[in-house]
Amino acid sequence: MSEFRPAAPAQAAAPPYLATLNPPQRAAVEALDGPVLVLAGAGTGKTRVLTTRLAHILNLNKAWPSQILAVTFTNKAAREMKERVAAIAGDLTEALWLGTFHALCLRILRRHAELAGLKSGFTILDADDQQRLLKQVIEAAGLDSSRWSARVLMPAIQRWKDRGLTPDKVSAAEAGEAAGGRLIHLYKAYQERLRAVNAVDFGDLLLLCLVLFQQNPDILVEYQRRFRYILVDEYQDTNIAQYLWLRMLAAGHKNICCVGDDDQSIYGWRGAEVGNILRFEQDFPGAQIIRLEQNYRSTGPILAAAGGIIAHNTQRLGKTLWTEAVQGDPVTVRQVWDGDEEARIVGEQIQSLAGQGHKLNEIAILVRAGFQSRSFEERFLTIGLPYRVFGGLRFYERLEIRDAIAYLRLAAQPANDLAFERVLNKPRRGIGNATLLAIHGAAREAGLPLYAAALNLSQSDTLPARARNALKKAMVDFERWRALASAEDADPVELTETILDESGYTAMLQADKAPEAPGRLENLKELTRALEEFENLQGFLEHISLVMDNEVASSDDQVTVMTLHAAKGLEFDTVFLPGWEEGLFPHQRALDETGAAGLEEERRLAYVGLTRARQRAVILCAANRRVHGQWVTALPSRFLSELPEEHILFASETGLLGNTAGSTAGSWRGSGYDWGSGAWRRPSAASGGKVVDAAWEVVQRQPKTGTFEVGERVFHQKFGFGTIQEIDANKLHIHFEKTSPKTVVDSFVEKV
DNA sequence: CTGTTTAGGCTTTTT
DNA sequence: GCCTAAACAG
Repeated sequence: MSEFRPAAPAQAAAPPYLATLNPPQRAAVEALDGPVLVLAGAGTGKTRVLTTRLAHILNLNKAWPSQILAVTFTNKAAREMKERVAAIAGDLTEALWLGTFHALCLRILRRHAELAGLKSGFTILDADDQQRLLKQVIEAAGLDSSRWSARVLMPAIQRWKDRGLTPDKVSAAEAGEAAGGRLIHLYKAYQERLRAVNAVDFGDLLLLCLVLFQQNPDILVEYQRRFRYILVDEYQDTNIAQYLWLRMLAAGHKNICCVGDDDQSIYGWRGAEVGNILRFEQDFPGAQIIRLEQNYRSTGPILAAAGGIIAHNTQRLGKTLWTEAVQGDPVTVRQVWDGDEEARIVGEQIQSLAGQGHKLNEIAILVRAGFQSRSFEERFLTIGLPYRVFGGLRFYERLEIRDAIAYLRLAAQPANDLAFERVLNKPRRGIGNATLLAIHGAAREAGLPLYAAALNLSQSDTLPARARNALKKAMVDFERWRALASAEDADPVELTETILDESGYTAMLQADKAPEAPGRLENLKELTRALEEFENLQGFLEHISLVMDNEVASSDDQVTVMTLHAAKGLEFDTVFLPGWEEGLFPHQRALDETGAAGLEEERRLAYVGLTRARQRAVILCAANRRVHGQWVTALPSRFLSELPEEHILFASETGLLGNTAGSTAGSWRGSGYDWGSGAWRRPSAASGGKVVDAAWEVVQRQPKTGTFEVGERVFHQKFGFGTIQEIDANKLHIHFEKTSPKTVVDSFVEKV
């Protein structure tokens, strides 16, 4: 590492990129020395500050790019930052240590693999592999894997890792409690198993890096000297291990700048520790705290609503967002009868907005839980509204993609036991459990990976003839692909196509009559397309183990449906927030499992949701909802009562609330709902008192009754679009487009 | 070794 | 109510 020498004294004129910043933003960019915490509220230009700060350091020649560490949580954020810094500071960015915590730790671990107890070329397991491995460990320990499921135990182990705890560091008291003392042994065995297959999981990337630093002070010092400036994005989402890692690295120059928003910490359940940001001043003595409070995104009423809710939290540093765009429509709160009606009303409002020229791309529905998106999907399908649902399986998590990758992994790394097990009998080759067990036995005995053991077995006569032949045939194929993969000029695309073809995997899908089979084939084609961008197989495999993102850039104009968690960092003109009911939001499990802290996190989630909206926010709550197949009466969310009334417009479907009020009167007060009269209180005349903005008038579909004709296209609220087949007085026989033909009374049908 | 039945479970998921 | 994963029968 070459010692850095400052260039000539900085010139007097401020660079142009500083001039466009507001005073706190500029302060955050220019406070280069010592620890700095930038508390950046939603929509206050956080990313701008981060990237400008980075560019500023480079511009002032304060450090070489290779002496700057910039950490993000997602690959997307890392990519964006890189692009934006490059736009200001040019192509100096290549040498930056800019990436996710995991990618940076991996980079360090690859350099010092041996010291970290790993062999070079170690692999990274994804969530699914982790669980399979733990399951094996549980069974190997003689435990019943249905009673002690990997699904339940894996997160608990992960939480230990998130706290930087190796098995020997877990306190005796805690170890004794978890799963009746069993978990700590499983954790230990799991770690041993990982090392045995030369693999790490995501948590290990940080944990092993921490241990590396702790056990090798000389290496730590090398990195401390190297990183003159450290920048951290989304600091409120760091876990303990990440905090310890940062603290160690920053101990040298102490120039650490963390940007975050305690009010947007919504990943506590995954090990993120709000305490990290709350404690910043104690952790980094002499720290400056800079607040960014001017919001450039949302209208006054939206900020007031979000601020009103978040003010109910006690564990926060405190910020008050303000905006110059004070004027705006009030935030609407609307109670509906049930989930179907909720979807119907949102659909109508979206159509109304679209009719006024609003882009569907600028409209989002943000749900608390994935299952909620279903009713919206069904409704939008019925009325023919273009939408896309985010979430669900990501590309690299799809079954067929994981299978294909396992084949590729196996070709590149024959010692990869997990990949071997995954594809050994897929497609079916007549190698069943009995044969697999024999391979396991042989591997254990000889101390070999499964692949090598299987190769030996296939050449010996220990197996029954049928199994031996099946295995022999498979191994011949595997060996051939392996040779192909290790060839100097191996083309990854060609290799993939060869394997998928020769293994019979493609044929298996082609023969599959399941409705999703064609889609799977299409996904495999997509995989080969993705492969084209890589020079070699190694590079591709390395890439996918860390980059699991699922960016589907669509140019179509579509409404977005996603979870509140997935929406963090995004913004839309219009945001619909359905399902604000006790038990769903705040979610019952959050309350049950983490009590007051859980409630505060749910509240932050509400804050995140509202602050996604630029112009309009509509909150909905249903009086009845089906939960696990059963109808339950739902109470309006307590968050509704925390909204500042003067900025809110309450509306309810007439008469609906009377039905639920009796059982719940008095339990929920202070909101716009008047339990006595069973009606929502009209907003005070001062503000939202006037009638809803025209944009918000729900389109009342006037049933145009009377003269229907056979062959006419009509719309039915429940069944969607259809064509009249026959008219029988006031009864119409209709062929519906999305459902079976039905006979309905004409007053339920509208002309289109 | 495979296809079918049944029991459990069910919030969020950047890497 | 619906999906997944393990148990079971063929």
